[in-house]
Amino acid sequence: MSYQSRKQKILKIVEEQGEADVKELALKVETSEITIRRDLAQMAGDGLIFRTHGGAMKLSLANIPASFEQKIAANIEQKDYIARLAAQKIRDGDIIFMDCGSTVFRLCQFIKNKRIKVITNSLPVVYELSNTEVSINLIGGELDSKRQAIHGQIAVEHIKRYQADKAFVGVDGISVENGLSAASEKEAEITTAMAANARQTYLLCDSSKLGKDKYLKFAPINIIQYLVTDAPQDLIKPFIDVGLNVINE
Amino acid sequence: MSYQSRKQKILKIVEEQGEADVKELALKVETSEITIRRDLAQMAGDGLIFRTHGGAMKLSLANIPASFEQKIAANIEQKDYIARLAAQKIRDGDIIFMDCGSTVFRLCQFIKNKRIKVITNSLPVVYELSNTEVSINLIGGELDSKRQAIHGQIAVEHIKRYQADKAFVGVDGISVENGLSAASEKEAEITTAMAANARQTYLLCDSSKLGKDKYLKFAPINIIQYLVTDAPQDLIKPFIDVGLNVINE
DNA sequence: TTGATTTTGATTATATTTGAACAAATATTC
DNA sequence: GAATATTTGTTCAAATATAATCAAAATCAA
Repeated sequence: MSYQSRKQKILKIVEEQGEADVKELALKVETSEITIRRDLAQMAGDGLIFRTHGGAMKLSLANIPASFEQKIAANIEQKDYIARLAAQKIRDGDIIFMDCGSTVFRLCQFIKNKRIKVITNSLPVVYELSNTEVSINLIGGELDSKRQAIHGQIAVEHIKRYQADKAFVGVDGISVENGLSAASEKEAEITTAMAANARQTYLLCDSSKLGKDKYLKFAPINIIQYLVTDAPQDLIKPFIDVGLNVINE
Repeated sequence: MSYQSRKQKILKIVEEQGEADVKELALKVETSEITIRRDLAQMAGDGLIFRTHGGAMKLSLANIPASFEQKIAANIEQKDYIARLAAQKIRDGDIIFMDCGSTVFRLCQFIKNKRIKVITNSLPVVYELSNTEVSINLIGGELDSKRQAIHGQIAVEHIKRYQADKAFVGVDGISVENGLSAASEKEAEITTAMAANARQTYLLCDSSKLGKDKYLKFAPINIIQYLVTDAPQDLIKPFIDVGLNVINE
């Protein structure tokens, strides 16, 4: 059987069953498990299927919440490390923006007892902070249910009505050459608006995103003032050189 | 089964039942309790569910304060009866306002599969309708954590930007003599704004509130066009006499 | 055919996931 | 409020999946 038709067969099985594991596929397609893994890796790379531990899933079944994918991609300890650093910069009385990034979300646990006002477009953040000391202002507009966040023009206008002390935001990529980049225009809009309306903007960014560019380059690096990260010295040097304040310990 | 699909299964069970304990989940998903706990911990970390002692809850239920929960639980049959009547008036394509009343909340279950846009200031409504066919516009502004709703000037201005087909609202009292009354100015503001910006306003009101006045009389009866209620004929007669359309069957 | 390239399979090492046991924390009962 | 039962967190070991490396087989071009 040719290489291509095997892939098609695999795809068909996954589509029909919704889910299949490597062993099962190896048996049905009559090849070795290692070959199945290689095929699955390629197909996942092409965005045809969703790779799971031990097998693969149909995309339509896998796509439920965005936070799921974020979770898989990145690692909790790094995020908590970064979030803790960022939380140290928050003072009682502050008014802060928080966007819908997964690292930003981790901030919640560290600020529950602070007397601050949080302006956010993220429902998980709202949820996590309600019934705490924190006073919440929710940004209005269209709900993106995958991201569990509010986006769009109305949201941006809402943000513009406020002037905050600090903004805490995430991105999908940052590099000295191309500045901030995102995988979605919706998120880029919100990030830009928050940065513009805060006196200081803190970018929470784990080492995997430093020096990377995503498809949408949306802002120069100087719209933020602080980079909070877990990255080692050599990775952050270029950012310090262009005048960014880097917080990594 | 991969751990990804297991998590989805768990999420689905929790979403459907509102609540589930570890033992039950372990049984249904056919895995050990420790694994369920680990999954729940991760999912709670991602803000997908609310972790309780011994199990997990749906987000929409978790943050609802006891007072609101009691309201929802009180007179359930009447509220569902009214909500069902109201739901029958909603057509695919409608843009509707929903306020944060407990009867209005019961509307959610009947409209999950309709292709409509809901503009609301109620977080329980948002949680209940996210990941359904309904498209959601969340009203922005200050969060009142007791009511789990957005109130205030900014919220009112948000409402004014939209023109809806129908508004579904609740009140604390209604009488022919004194019109609509509420126990809180915050709610009154929102109700008034929604009514003003909808072509038709439906007041969802169980029989206990008919003919009653609460401390704040905030609007004349004619800002609404329809009264949806479970009250018997003799109670509703006065309202029909002043020109209100009454729906009670 | 011969040699180069690609694809596949086997083996080993690494990482991840899972479950068990037990101590600590938290509810529940009286 | 003390005693009891549950639930949870932690640590460790076993099972399982993946990644990396290299050699064998198949394919292709001349």
